[in-house]
Amino acid sequence: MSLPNILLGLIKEPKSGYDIKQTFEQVLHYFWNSDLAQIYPALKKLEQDGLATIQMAEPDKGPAKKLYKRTPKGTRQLRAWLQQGPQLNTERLHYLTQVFFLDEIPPAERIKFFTSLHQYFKQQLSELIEVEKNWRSQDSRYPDKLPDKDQATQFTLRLGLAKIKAIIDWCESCLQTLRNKHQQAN
Amino acid sequence: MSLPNILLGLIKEPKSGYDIKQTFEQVLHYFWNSDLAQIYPALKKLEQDGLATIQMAEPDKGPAKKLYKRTPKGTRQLRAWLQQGPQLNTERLHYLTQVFFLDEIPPAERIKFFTSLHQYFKQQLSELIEVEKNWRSQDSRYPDKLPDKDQATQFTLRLGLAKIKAIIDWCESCLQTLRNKHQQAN
DNA sequence: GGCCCCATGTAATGGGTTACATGATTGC
DNA sequence: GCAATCATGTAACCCATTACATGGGGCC
Repeated sequence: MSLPNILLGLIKEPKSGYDIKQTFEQVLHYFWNSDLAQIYPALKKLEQDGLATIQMAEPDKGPAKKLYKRTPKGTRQLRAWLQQGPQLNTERLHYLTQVFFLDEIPPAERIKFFTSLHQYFKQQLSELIEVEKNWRSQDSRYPDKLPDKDQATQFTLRLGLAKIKAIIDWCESCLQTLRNKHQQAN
Repeated sequence: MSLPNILLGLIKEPKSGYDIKQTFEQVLHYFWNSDLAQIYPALKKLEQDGLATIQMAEPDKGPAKKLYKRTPKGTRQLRAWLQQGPQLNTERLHYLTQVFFLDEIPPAERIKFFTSLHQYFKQQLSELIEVEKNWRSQDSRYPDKLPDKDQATQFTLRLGLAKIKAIIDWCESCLQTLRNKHQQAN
């Protein structure tokens, strides 16, 4: 039930399906992603339900675009979603289920597994740190005096940073535990 | 692709679909859940693919049970899944997408939203702390000298605790920011 | 008698991914 | 000429949720 509401959130200003996909990849991809094959039909349905209107645009370069914009009814629907409180679905952490069965492979492989996890999240962290650095240098209001929309975005960034840091610490502590045991065995 | 492998992991010792559902709810539910309607067909398929065998059990009380146990081929498949490295799918955090659009509702409602989040994760944390406390008091080997299987389980518990603590801190810092702004406006 | 727990399943629906199909423009 | 990017879509498939269906046993 989230995708239609996310789309409504994004089309406060007119946007095409392609534009929306860009936004997913550049901004939201740490906690959400959707493919074009899912976005196009979902936008069509919003229009059919009277939650969005279409406006054609013929840019100087490139093919024609369908720009979707939310209607007042769409805005009401978006607010209702937010006002009904946080949607707390059980997350599916594939890699954690793997950790749960990690005793099924030899100790050296377990270390490899955690090293790989560690690398991945280190990379994610450095990306987020970069995002924050740029934002800070480009907007003097960062972090305490941002306008509401930016503040909401910043909240998501703050959680991303905190969670990834926690995961990295966890990787390191697990690696330490695994290495201690591995050496004792030799 | 994870569910079949998770089931293989769980049926090292013979288990019924119903038993597995219990395990999900009691142990794995912080990072995975599956319904019986998904488990039964998935187990059937494992048997058809030669990854598990069925053995009937007629307990003294209650109806007959189908006990599934993994075959050597099943074990190989499980190990292959673990050895191919961590499966890092983009998580879908519904509540974070809501935070991203939180400026669409009035400040008082935003505070309500975060308060509700805060409560939920406080509850989750106290459950996990309880789990850890019981484990510590019932096994003198906790936390450093656990056998491999328990160590793997403990790794997942450690991440759960660390992540939930990070989320709670984040909730509190966002609430602080929101309250400051809210008061200035009055 | 009614409710909850044990135990197994199917059917319908919804959400998400991958593959396929089309066509214009930009840059090398 | 070829690859990449812009732009829109459909079809097939897989995964997950909800609803439906059945039946025995224990407890109040």
